[in-house]
Amino acid sequence: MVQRTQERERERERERERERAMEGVLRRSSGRGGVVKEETRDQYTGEEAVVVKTGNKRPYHGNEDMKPSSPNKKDSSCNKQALRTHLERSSMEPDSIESSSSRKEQENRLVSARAEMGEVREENQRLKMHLNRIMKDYQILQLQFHDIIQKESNISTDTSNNKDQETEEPELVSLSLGRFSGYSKKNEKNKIPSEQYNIEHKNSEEGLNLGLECKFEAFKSDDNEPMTNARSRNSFEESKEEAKETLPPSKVLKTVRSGDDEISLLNNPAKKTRVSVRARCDTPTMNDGCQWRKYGQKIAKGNPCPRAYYRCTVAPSCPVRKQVQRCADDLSILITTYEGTHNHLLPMSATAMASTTSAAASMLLSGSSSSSRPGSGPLATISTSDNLHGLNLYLTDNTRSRQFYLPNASQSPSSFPTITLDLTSTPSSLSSNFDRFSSTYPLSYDPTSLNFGSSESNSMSWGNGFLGYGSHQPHIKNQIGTLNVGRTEPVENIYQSYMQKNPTTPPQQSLPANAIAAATKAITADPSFQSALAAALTSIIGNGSSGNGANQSGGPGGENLGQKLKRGETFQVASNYSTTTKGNGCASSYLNSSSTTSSRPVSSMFLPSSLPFSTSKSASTSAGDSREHTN
DNA sequence: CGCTTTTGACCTGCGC
DNA sequence: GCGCAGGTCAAAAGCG
Repeated sequence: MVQRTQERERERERERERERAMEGVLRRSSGRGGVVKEETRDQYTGEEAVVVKTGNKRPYHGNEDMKPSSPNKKDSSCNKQALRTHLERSSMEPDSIESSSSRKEQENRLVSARAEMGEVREENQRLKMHLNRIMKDYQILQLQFHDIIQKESNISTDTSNNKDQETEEPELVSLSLGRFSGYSKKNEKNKIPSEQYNIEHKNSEEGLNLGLECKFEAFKSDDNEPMTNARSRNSFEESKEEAKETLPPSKVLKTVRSGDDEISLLNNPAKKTRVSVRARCDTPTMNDGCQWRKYGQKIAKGNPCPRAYYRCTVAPSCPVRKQVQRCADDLSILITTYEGTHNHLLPMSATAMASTTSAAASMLLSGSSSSSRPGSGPLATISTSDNLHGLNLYLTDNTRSRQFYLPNASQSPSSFPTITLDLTSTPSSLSSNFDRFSSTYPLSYDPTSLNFGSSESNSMSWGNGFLGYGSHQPHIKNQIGTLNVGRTEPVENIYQSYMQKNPTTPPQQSLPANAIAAATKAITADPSFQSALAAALTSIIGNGSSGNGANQSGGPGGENLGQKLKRGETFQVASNYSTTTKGNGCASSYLNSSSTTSSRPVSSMFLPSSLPFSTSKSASTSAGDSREHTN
C-alpha cells in the first residue's frame, strides 16, 4: 500500500512536472504564437488584411518561404500543435535533453517564421506606398486627359459650323491610358460604347496602367481605310505650293519628303507610323503580352536573318502587325517593329508595351504635326531627350537620304516613319539620373510581369507591363533604369543609388522594375512631355491646319520633335533596354540613359524593372502561355 | 481537330 | 516596261 501510495505520488509529481514543462513552453511559444494570432486577426480585420491580400496576389518568385503570411501562420499554428504533441511525447520520455533541443528547434522555427512574416509585412507596406503613388499618377493623367477632351470638344464645337464631320474626324486626338478609347468615328465603327470605355478606363485604373496612348486618328493605321483629312491635306498642299514658289520643281518633292514626316504621312495614307524596338534578346521573338500569328517570313536584302511577319490575333480584325528581325550587325539584337493600333482590349500584360510604343509614336506624330507648318517660326517645344527621360528614340525615315540608327533598309523596310526604341545601348551616368526617376516614379513590383526570355524559354516577353527579373536570378537585386544583361556593375550602381534614395527598399532580388510601364510613365508624366503633348494637341486641335499653332508648346526656344525629325536628328527617347541570355538563359537588362552631355540635360529614363525570364521551352511561347505574347 | 508555322507564289511599289 | 525587294496570301505540314 505504501509503495502504491508512493508510486501514485511519484506519478502525480511527474504529471505536475509535465504540466509545468508544458505550460512553460506554451507560455514561451504563446508569446510568439500570440504574434501569429494577432497577425492572423489582422489579416482579416485590420489594415494588414489589405497588405496580406496584396501579398497574396503576388506570385512569389523564387523564395517560396516568402509567400504571404497565411501559409506561415498555418505553419505557426501547426508548429504550435506539433510542439504540444511533441512536448507531451517528450515529457513521457526520461531524457529531458532531447526535449529541450526540440524546443529550441521549435523556437527557431517560430523565430524564422516570425521574421519572414515581418519581412512580408514590410514589403506589403512598400507595395501599398507604391500603389498609392501610382494611383496619384493615374489621377493626374486622368485629369489631364479630361482637360484635353474638354478642349477638344470646345474647339470642335467652334469649328463644327464650318467643317463637316468628315473633315473634323482626322483631327481628333484621343488619349487613352493604354487602351483604345472611343472618341472617334472610327471607334464608333468599332462599336466601343462609352460604357465599355468606362470599363476600360476602370480596368486601367484597377490595373494601374498608366500608359498614355495618344492616337492621332488622322494617322491611325487602320488598314484599307483611306484618310480623309481634307484640311490637313490642303494645308500640306499649301505647303507644297509655298515651296514651289521658292524652289525648283525638282526640289519640291525632295524638300517635302525629306523635310517632314507628317507630310509624307498625310499625303500617303498608306504610310503608318511604326515603332521599332531594339532589344537584346537571344530568343526568336519578344514576348510582350499580345497574341501574334506568324503569317510570313522573308529574307530581306542585306540581312542574312529572315524577317518574320506577325499579325495580332487577339481580335480577328486587329490591324496591328509586327515584324521581327535580327540585327545584321549584332545578332543578339532583336528588332521588333510594330505597326498599327490595336482596336481591342489589350491584355494587361500587353498594355505597357502598347502604351509605350503608342506614346513614342505619338511623340513622333505630335512633333511632326506641329512642325509641319511652314513659317511657323521656332517651335517652343521640348528638347526631346529631356522630355523623354533620356530614352533613346531614333527616328527613321527611309525616304530621306539620311538614315538613322538602322543600318540598312532591310531593317527599316518601309518608307514609314519609324521610331526606334533602342533598348540595347550601354548605360551611362545612370545613378546621377536615377535619383530623379526614383523619386518621381516609384518602383512597382509585379513578379508576374514582363518576362524577357527565360532560362528555358526562347522568347522574350513583356508581361503585365512590368519588366521583372526572374526568380531564378536572385543575384540581380534591383534594376532601375536600363536593363542590361551581363552588366551587373551598372546594375549595382543603380541599385546602390536607388538604395540611397530608398533605404526602405530591401535588397531583394525582385525589386520592381517596370521598364516599359515606367518608360511610358516617364514619357507621359514628365511635365515637358506634357507640355509638348499639349502643344501638339493644341496645335492640332486649336489651330487645325493653320501654321500658327506651333508656338504654343512648352519650353521657349525649344525645338520640337518634328523639326528635329526634319533634320533627321537622332532622338534619345528609348530606354536602353537590353536583354541577353546569360548562363541558364536568364537575362537581365536595364534601362539607362545614353545622353549625358551637359548640353543636353539628361533626365534619364529609369525604368524600374525586373526581368523574369519566361520559362517556356517553346521558341514562341512564354511562361504560362503556350502562345507568344508580344505587343 | 483546330490552330500555328512554314514556304512558295503572288501582289505591289519603286527605281532604273 | 522590267527587275528588284518588301509584303501578303494560302495551301501544306506540324503540333498539341
